[in-house]
Formats: sequence, structure tokens, C-alpha cells
Amino acid sequence: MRIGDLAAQSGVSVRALRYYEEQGLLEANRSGSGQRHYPESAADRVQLIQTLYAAGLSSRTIAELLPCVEAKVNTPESRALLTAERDRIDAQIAALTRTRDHLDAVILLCGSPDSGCAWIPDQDIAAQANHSATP
Amino acid sequence: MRIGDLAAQSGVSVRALRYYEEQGLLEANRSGSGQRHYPESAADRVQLIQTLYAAGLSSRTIAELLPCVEAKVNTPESRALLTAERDRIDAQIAALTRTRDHLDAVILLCGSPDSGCAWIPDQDIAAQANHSATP
DNA sequence: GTAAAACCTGACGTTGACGTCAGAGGCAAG
DNA sequence: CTTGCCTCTGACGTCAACGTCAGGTTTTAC
Repeated sequence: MRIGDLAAQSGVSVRALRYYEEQGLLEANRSGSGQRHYPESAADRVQLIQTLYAAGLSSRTIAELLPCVEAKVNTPESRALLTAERDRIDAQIAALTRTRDHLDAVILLCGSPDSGCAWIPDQDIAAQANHSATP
Repeated sequence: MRIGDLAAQSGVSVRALRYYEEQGLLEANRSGSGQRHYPESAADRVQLIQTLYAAGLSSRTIAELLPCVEAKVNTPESRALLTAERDRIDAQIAALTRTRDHLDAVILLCGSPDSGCAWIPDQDIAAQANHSATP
């Protein structure tokens, strides 16, 4: 598979694939004339990279995680790295959830036609979340 | 309150506060000599701005949301904007949750000492998540 | 055989949220 | 009054993940 095919198949740009290689995230076999050739499995690898990017990981972090995730490396350092990133994502999810609940509360207020919108203190958000979570 | 005080109190840099003003997110009263003075409520406003930044909103979006959240504006457009951003955050939470579950699965595999780490197909993640979610 | 399409490297451009520096003015303490 | 800290504006620097362009080579299609 050539770089254009991989780009089409995985939905990222050719430039991005070359950038991934530059960052050590994706390797390619080179033909005699220097053109990149990828195995079929490269599409999965690219998907994985995209997923990790979407989770807010940097190239450097992904480069550290990948051998541990794909090349079956299993050391104390790799496990620490994995759990650290997992915890980071957990914290990010928690922060986003709080913000979403805030927005939901504001939207609810906007729903009543004669009321203005206003930001709401944390404790009120918590109370409201409990309320709507209660069956 | 002067800009340095607000910076110390809200934990952001002086530069960031000036940037917020430039972006129309934060206004200041000016003394005769041109120095910025803020009311106590500015600290809350800065917190709110930080929260929205942390949720991935851009300055432009925050500038559009703020009057609707703090200045009690309630129009169809503002409601649409609010729900759109809420949905965006929801989607981001879902993506992060999937990535975290993936990482959890990899970490579990790493836990068994003789097994290598490996990326795991989606359906296996789902099965595992169901399993650990089942009491 | 030749034209179009795809590929190569190298290098500069972009965007957002600031950091940082320069040079000048403002303000309370001693 | 001057010392020292804070503040001002304006402008350039940064970093990451690419976009884009130039100029040249390779592969594919007819």
C-alpha cells in the first residue's frame, strides 16, 4: 500500500502520515526509489494514533506508549506511563463532565422563557445532577 | 483590585488577563493613568473562562457564550450555541471514555506478568467494560 | 513514448493562547 | 527625591500538528 492509499483508507492527509513517520509513530518500508510502502496493518496503527491524539496525548507521549501497546513491551516504566496517562484522561473526563453539567443547568434555565441565563454555583449544579440522576 | 492582585488570586498570568481583555472576555475599569482595576467578581469570571478553556472552547466561542451565561441574554441563537457546545463536550467525553477503557484493558493485560501488552479490538473492550460494570 | 498523477525532500506558513522582552510611565516607602 | 516594584503598550517568540508550495523524480495510463 502506498502513502496515498493509506491516507484515503485511514482518512488522514498524506502530510500527516509523513509527519507521523518523522515523529517515530509510523514506519514505512521504502522501495528502491525511496517511496513508502505500508502493510495493511498500518491502517489500524493510524487509527490508534488518531485515537490517542484525540485524547489529548502529544506525539512524544504517543511515541513512548506505542511500543508498549503494539510491540508488547512490558516493563515497570511502561506500566507507569500507561496508568499515568489513564489517570490524566480520567481527570480530563471529570472536568469535562462538570463543565457539561454546568452548561446543562444553564440551558435548563434558558428553557423557562421569562428567565435569563446565569452561571450557577457548583453546589446547585450538584444538587440538580443528583435530582435528574434520581429515578 | 489591580491586575497583579487578580492574577495572584485567580492563578493565571498577568499576560493571560490582558489577553482575555483583548479577546473581549474580561473588561476592566481604567484609572486616570490607564491602569486596570477589577471588581472582586472578576475572579469568578476568570475562573469561568478557565473552565471553558479547559473544556476545549476557543476564545471566540467563549466570547459568544459569556453574555448568554453572565449577562442573562436569552435568545434562540444563544440557546442553540449553548446546546451545540454541550453536545460537542458530550462527544468529547464519549471519545475520551473509549480511549480510557482501551488503556485500562491494556493495563490489565500488562498486569499478568508473562503476557505482553497489545492493543485490543473494540468489541473486546466493550465486553470487558460490561464485565467489570456488572456487580 | 509521453502525459498525467502520485510521490519525494525541504522549507516556510498557520493558528491559538499565551511567554517574554524593551522602553517608558506610575506609586507608595524611606 | 530616589529607590524599587508594579503597570502600560507594542511587538516578536513559542509550540504542536499539520497545510502548502517549490522543484524534481517515479509510477501509471493510454
